[in-house]
Order: sequence, then structure tokens, then C-alpha cells
Amino acid sequence: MCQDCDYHKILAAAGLETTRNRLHVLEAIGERGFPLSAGDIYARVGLHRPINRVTVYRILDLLAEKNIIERLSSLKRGSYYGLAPNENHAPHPHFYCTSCGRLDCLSPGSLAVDTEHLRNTFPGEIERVEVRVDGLCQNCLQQKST
Amino acid sequence: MCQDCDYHKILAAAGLETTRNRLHVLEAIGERGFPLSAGDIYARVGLHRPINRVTVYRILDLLAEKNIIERLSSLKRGSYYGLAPNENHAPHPHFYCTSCGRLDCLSPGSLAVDTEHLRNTFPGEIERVEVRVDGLCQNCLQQKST
DNA sequence: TGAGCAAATGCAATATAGTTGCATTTACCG
DNA sequence: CGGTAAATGCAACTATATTGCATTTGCTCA
Repeated sequence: MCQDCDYHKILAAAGLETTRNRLHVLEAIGERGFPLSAGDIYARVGLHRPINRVTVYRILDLLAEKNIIERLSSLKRGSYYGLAPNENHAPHPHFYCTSCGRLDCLSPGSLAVDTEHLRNTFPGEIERVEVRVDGLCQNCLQQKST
Repeated sequence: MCQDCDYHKILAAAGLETTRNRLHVLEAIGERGFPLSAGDIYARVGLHRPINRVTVYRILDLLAEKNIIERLSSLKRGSYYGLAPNENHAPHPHFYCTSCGRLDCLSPGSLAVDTEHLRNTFPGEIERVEVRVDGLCQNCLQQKST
């Protein structure tokens, strides 16, 4: 993710002003193929223009609340952020490597979860389902065996 | 979870000494029907006997590493801990209420995930799959509507 | 255009969760 | 009983995130 998303349009659709910081944050998240930590995003945005750490956190909170980005969890401290599912991106599971700490996107179809039954029977309200696979990525696995 | 687990036996099987602190940590986790945060566990164990925060963290790390307990993530900061899947407990998804912040166990069958295909095709090594449903629990949903 | 205003951002201080190094205590083994 | 390794305690520290308040930015309407 993502060449296909017009960030300006997305922000406007959510009723948010299109500031340079917000665009840079979105670009930082979208230009990598995998979710980033707040610290990573802060560092990447900072390459373009000085920005305050707090501003990054606030933008991330705002974008997550508006469902533009998605907050993802892992076994590491701190959250990761990726573009939220939308017309261009189907919801998909992630893979967390317990060795190198990188979070990767798995293809939407790689792990089928049938939420139908739960949605029909659960007494509360379901907003989203997060599926994360933990283990060793190919790289780390190979390095261990040599 | 869990009346069915003999914690002493479980610790011994993992080659760990059965200290009072470890038993109290396991009891604290097992006696509630849902996973607890490190802070909760620290507080509950402290009711029996003074214990150091660091000791709790170290025991949690150790038990998680030995697969006796399972570290769970949520949208909140910090991890939750529950008894790990074993002969008495099938792996199961969890529900995180974004309003009250409580993490609950869902029944093992409530959300079927077919990992077969992924396990056959994934180039790395898969250790576990964590499935978390986010939304509003029944309680919080009712309180909002009144 | 520019004054007024709300939203966005910056900055410093603080909070929360977890970690590290080292000293002390406990529990096992001969 | 004495020696030794494991477990625990304590203080300091790190990383991540949040809060309150001051300043800047950018939109709106005269």
C-alpha cells in the first residue's frame, strides 16, 4: 500500500483539513509495503520537514479514529500503523517476526476467517477483527539454520 | 480458566522451580475467566504477599517463554496474559472492548480460522495465530443506548 | 486584503509500561 | 551445615505515549 490512494481526497472525505504534516504521515505509512511504528513514522516524516513527536502521535490518533489508518498490535511494545481497509485494500492479516520485529502484510486470502456466525450471535458490537500470525520470517529462519 | 490445571505439575514439566511467587502469578491469571494486564496481576498477587513489580515481569516473561502463559495484545498499551492453550484449553480468540478496555475470551469455536493453507505455503515458521475482535461489549453497548 | 477565530502544531513536563545491573535472599545438593 | 545457583528485591533507567498550555497556521467573511 499504496499508489492508489489519493490522500487529499481521503482526508477531505473525513472532514479533515489537509495539512502538510498529515499528508507526510500518510505518505510515510503508504509508501512502505508494511505497517510502521510511531517512531518509524516520526523519523520518516522528519526527513522531509521538522515535526514534533507529539504532532505525529496526535495525527496518528486522529487518522485511526477516522478509520483512515489502522492501529495494529504485536508482541513488541508500541503500536504499528498501516492504511486501513478501504475500497483499494481488503482487510488482511499480518505476520509478526518474533526475531527481527518486523510486521508484514499477508495477502487478504491467505488466512480465511469466517466472522459470519460470530456477528450473528455476539451480544455486543463488532468493529473489526485483527488477525496476527507470529513466528519467524523467512530471513530469520535461514539465518538461524546457517 | 482454570480449575483443571495443576500449576505445580505444569511448572515441573517445564523444568522450573515451583516458587510461591510463580504459583501466585499463575493462580492470579487462572482464577479470573479472562486475561489480565501485568499491573492487574501485580496487584492481585500483592494481596497475598508483598512482591516486587520486577519479579512479576520476570515471571511473566519466563512463563510466556515456556508457553505456560500466553501474551496477548490489544489496542491499549501493555500486554495481557492468559493461560496458554494446552490439553485443557483449546486456542481461542479474544474480544477487546474499546470502551471499558476489558479483554474477554471467546469460545474456541466462535471464530473459525483455517490456517492449513498458510502453514503449507508460508516460507517462514509459524508459531501461533492471535485473533482479536474489537468492538463494544454488551455492557458498554447498553449503557450507550440509555 | 486583512482581522478574527478555530484548528493545528510545538514545547516542556509528566505518565505508564517495561528493563537492567547489581545486591540480597532462598532453596537445593552434597 | 556450607556452598552454589536460582530467585527476588531495589533503584535507576529506557521507551512509548499523553497532557496542558503557548504559539502558529490557515480558513472565512467583511
